[in-house]
This record gives sequence, C-alpha cells and structure tokens, in this order.
Amino acid sequence: MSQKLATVVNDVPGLNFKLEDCAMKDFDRQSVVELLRKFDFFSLIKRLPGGDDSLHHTTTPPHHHRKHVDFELVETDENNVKEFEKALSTTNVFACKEILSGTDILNSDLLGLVFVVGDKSFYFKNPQQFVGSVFHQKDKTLVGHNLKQLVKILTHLHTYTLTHLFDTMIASYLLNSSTRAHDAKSVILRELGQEIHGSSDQSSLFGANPRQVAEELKLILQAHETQKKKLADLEDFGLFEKVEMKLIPVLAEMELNGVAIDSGVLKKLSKDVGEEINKIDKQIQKEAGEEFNVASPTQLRDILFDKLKLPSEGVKKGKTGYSTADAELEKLIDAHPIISLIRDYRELAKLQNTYVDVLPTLVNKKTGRIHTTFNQAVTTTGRLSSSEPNLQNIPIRTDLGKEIRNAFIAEAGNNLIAADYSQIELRIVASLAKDQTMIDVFKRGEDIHQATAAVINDVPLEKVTKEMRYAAKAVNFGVLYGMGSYGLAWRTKMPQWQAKDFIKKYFEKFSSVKKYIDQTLEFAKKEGYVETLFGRRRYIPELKSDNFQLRSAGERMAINMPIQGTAADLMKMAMIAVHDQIRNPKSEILNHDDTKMILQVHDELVLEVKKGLEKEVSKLVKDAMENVVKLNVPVEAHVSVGKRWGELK
DNA sequence: AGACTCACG
DNA sequence: ACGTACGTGAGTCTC
Repeated sequence: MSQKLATVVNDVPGLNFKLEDCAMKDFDRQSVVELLRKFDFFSLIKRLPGGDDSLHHTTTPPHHHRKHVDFELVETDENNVKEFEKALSTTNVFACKEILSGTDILNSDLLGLVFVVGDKSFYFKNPQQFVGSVFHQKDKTLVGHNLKQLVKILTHLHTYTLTHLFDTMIASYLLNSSTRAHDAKSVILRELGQEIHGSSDQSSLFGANPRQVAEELKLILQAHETQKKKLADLEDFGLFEKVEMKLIPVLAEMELNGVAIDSGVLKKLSKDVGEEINKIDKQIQKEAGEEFNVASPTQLRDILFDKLKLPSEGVKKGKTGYSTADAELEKLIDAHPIISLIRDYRELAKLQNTYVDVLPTLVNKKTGRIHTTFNQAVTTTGRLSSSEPNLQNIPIRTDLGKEIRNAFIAEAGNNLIAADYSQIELRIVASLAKDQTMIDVFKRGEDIHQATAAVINDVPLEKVTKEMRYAAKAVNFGVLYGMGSYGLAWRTKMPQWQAKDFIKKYFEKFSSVKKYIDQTLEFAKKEGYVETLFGRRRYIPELKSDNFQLRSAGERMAINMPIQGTAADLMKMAMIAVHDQIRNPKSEILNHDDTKMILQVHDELVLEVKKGLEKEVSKLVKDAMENVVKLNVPVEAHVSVGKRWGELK
C-alpha cells in the first residue's frame, strides 16, 4: 500500500483502496487529529477515517463569477473612501496591489494602493493614513499575486494583516510545482485563458500605471476563484490555507529583519585570500609553462589534456569535452602537481568571488543588515529557496568557509540561536515506511549511520568500524536520493558488485523501506505524481518517458520528493508555530521586538535574541520544531547559542 | 543564453 | 541496455 501516511491527511480519489484499509489503523490517529487541530486543518480532520464532520465549519464565500466588466478607477478623496468602504462591506473578498517608488522595499516609498472590490477598482494615493483597518478584518480574504510584497510594506508601516490571505502565485505553485511559470501573466493565461500584455511579473513597478495594475488585479481576483476550486478538488486547501498562507507574514518579517554582518572580518579575509589566490595562480602558470586563465574550463582543459597530456581515461565528458570538475581532478591528483594547485585556487576563488567580496556590498544602508528574499514558489519539493543574496548556501565545510560564516553575527546586546533538525529526512523515511528496525534505532537514540552499519553487518554497535559507518552513511543517503548500485559505487568508489551487495543487504534488513520505495514508485507511475505526508504534490511526467535516462531520473525524483517535501512541510509548520509564539508570547519576559527569526536553511532555523532571553527562546523553538508534528519516530532538534553563526553547532 | 562549476541542505 | 543520487542560486567564461 503506497503513500500510506499521505492518505492520513489526503484521501486520494481514484485509488484502489480505501482509507480504512490503509496502515492508518496502526497509526496513532489521535495524535494526527491533535496535530491537525493545532494547525486548524478542519477540512482535513473530517477526512480521517471515522472523522467527524462537525469539526468542519468553514464558510464558503459566494462565487463571484464575472464576465468582463468595465471598471472605473477611482482616486483618493473623502467621498471615494466612503464608496470604497461601502463596496467592501458587501463582500468578503477583495484584491490589493501596491505601487512603490522602486523595487527595493526597504528603500522605496509606498506611492499608492490599488484595490479591486467586486466590479469596482480604487486607487488610493499615499494611503498610509487610512488603510490600516482594511487589512484588519478577520472575516475577509485579501487576494493578490505575491502578497509577501504587500505584507512587507504593511508590516513596515506597522500594519499587520489580519485578513485571510489568498496568494495566486502560491496557489499556482501548489497546483503544479513542476513549472516555474507562476508570474501573474502566466497564472492569468492558465486560469482564464486570457493573454495580457506588458510585463506583469514585477511586484512593484516604478511609476506603474494604476489603471493597468487594476486591470491585472481584476483578472487575478478572477483567477483566484478557479484556483480555489482546483485546490479544493485536490483536497489541498489545508496545506494552502494553514501552511503556505500563514507562512507569508513569517517570511515577510524575516526578510525585513535581515542579518547582521561583520564586514571587518570579510575585508581582512579578502586581502589575505586575494594574496593567496595570486600566489597560487603564479605557481599554476609556472607549472603549465604558459599563461592562461585558470577560471576558464576550456583553457584549463586544453592545458591539462593537450599540453600536459594528463591521462584522460575515466574522466567524465561533457558537451564540450573533458570535464575539469573537482571530482575529475581528484582522479588526477597523483598525475601532476598542478592539479592540487588548481583545486586550491578553485576553492579560494569561489569563496572570494561569491561571498567574501560580495556580502559587504549587500549591506543595506538603512538597516545595516543583509536582506535576502525567501522564495516560496520555486522548488519542486516544497522547500524554500533564497536569493539576492542566497543565504542558504553560506560556506561551512572548509576552514575558510567557517571563517566566512563567522562574519554572520548578532548585533551588540544580542545573541544568535540556531536550531537544526537531526537526521530529519531519515526519520521521515522510517516513519513513512513504518520500518520497525529503523524506528527502533531512532527510538533508542543511536547514531543512525553507525546503527545502520551494525544492522547490515550483523555486529554490535561497538564493533562498527569507520569504514563500515562510512559505507552505511552512503547507503542511507542513497535511499533518500533513489540510488542505484552504479550511483552508489561511483559515490563511494567501491566496486559495483560491492555496492550491489550492500544495497541488497540493506533492503533485507530494512525491508519495509524497500517496500515503501516500491509502493511509492508504483503509485507514481500509475497516478503520475507523488505527494508528501501533508498532500503536497509533484507531478512527474518523466516517469512515462521512453528515454531510459529521463525515466530513471523521474523515478529518483519520485522517491526523493515525498521525503524532502515532508521535511519542508514540517519546517514550515514549525516556523509558523515559532513565529506565533514570538508574536503572542505566553511568557512575560518575551517582548515583541526582542526576538527575531532571521534565517531558514532547510533543516535549520536561526534567530537573533536580546541577551538574557536565550534560554526561553531556545526552549520555545526546540519544542515547536520537535512537536509540531507527531511522527512514528521521535523528532529531535539541536539548539545552540552564540555571537557568530560559525560558532554554533 | 547556455555551459560549467561549486556553495549549501 | 542504460548510467555517475535529490533539491537549489550564483559567478565566470564562451559564443
């Protein structure tokens, strides 16, 4: 039976089994109900086996099914405010879009707001003074495309949105995460079949024409109606409403909060690293016997394989020729002293160009901090991504990397708190697969890789060697990624027969994991999609490909997505829970502005807190992360406190 | 614009 | 018979 746990909260129509037949029986139903109730998943609770319909008491707003209607754009004056309020009082859905003086929210002014209410459009210039109450109506739904921008503006003005949110960009993403076309134009075309002109993906256009914004917003309001039906048909409205929409204000605040940087550390680092790079570069030219650009893969390839005639056997080939990627250079490490120099050069140049020299230039003049964007409609699995700058790939693995991470600091009088999930994806595998052997390992609190090695090799924990643990770790990762024996062999450099043997033994011992993977694939091929424990879907058309490579890739995606995606769901719910408690503290000592969530790196949350609050906040965050969802295994989060990000572990 | 490489989970 | 694991964003070179 595939997708067992997924069906706990997501009854999939068309499957050849009923909820009651599922492994749900032996799952702790009560805890699921509690979890759902905590998140107000009323629409999901009723769908549990034996669910109680009386819990379901959401109200369905009336449909506004409109043909194209001419609209009037009304500008701000006293009479029109009255007319606006009157229009608003007759409906529980309205749309809004901001018009800013620039694209960077922190450095621009709010020029105006465009509203669409029913058939009417309104444009208010300089609306700062009066609009607050509009967004405080708890019985209304605010519709918009990329609402985080508007929420940020409002938050900045200390106007918090208390309305329900319906973001058509994120609805589009939830309906099909496999495409990246979630801009307003694409959504309107997809939902309404209507072509609109002009670039509409910009959230805030300098000097945007309010009339044009209103036209688009009207279509967005229509698109939300069709999306709403689709989400309901997908039985995915809980995920949308209770997770994604609730996350918007959380991300908005995180982006506004930003993170402090010790630019002095980076400036010093830049000088030292720059000198080192020059030194290594000179040595490389000397070894090569001629001058060339080490940063050019083409030139480097010619030097290595034509001029120096290094053995190219077994070196991966790309479209343009032999690869010079690090894994390939590693094979040549003993062939020539230039290889090691190139690898050193690469490491330093990468970190210098991507982080050391860039981060100080990104410090916002007004806040003195770095502000990223957390993208909520990008990844195919449900994870967030971070860009401009990407703060989810700050170095940590090398010494220089740790020094860079140490440039991320808490402001004077504050400390950082980092909380990270321990082995969350493997715990999710154990839980989804209901693999008792793996569940027991986690229940006993053992080192999962060591314990896996012990199980595979049939030896006690203390007899597990380094090599055994390393191999077991590789196989554990392989499970998450849908490995084959070729992939595992390549990764671990073990002979293929041995990799095959390892996998065979692994699946003999963790037979429910094997069963789970097979069932997931079976389901995916039949239905064309996979889903997380909470019903987040990913369609995978590659599964039907005639091309072996494409199809195999599809199968690996199908195995990985429910795991990575469920972890993403968990983290999002934890963030909402943490945010809620920070904003509505039960404890007296927690003050609104003294605790800030600032970063999320997939399985890690970073907060900045006023000194003295570390203990309280640590506990709060750890509790939220560990208890937001009850799995079949314990969920563990580790918390640490310090002045610098690089110090936390 | 696309290829390549590499930073992170 | 096939091929070098999943998910991202960004800098650089080349055309």
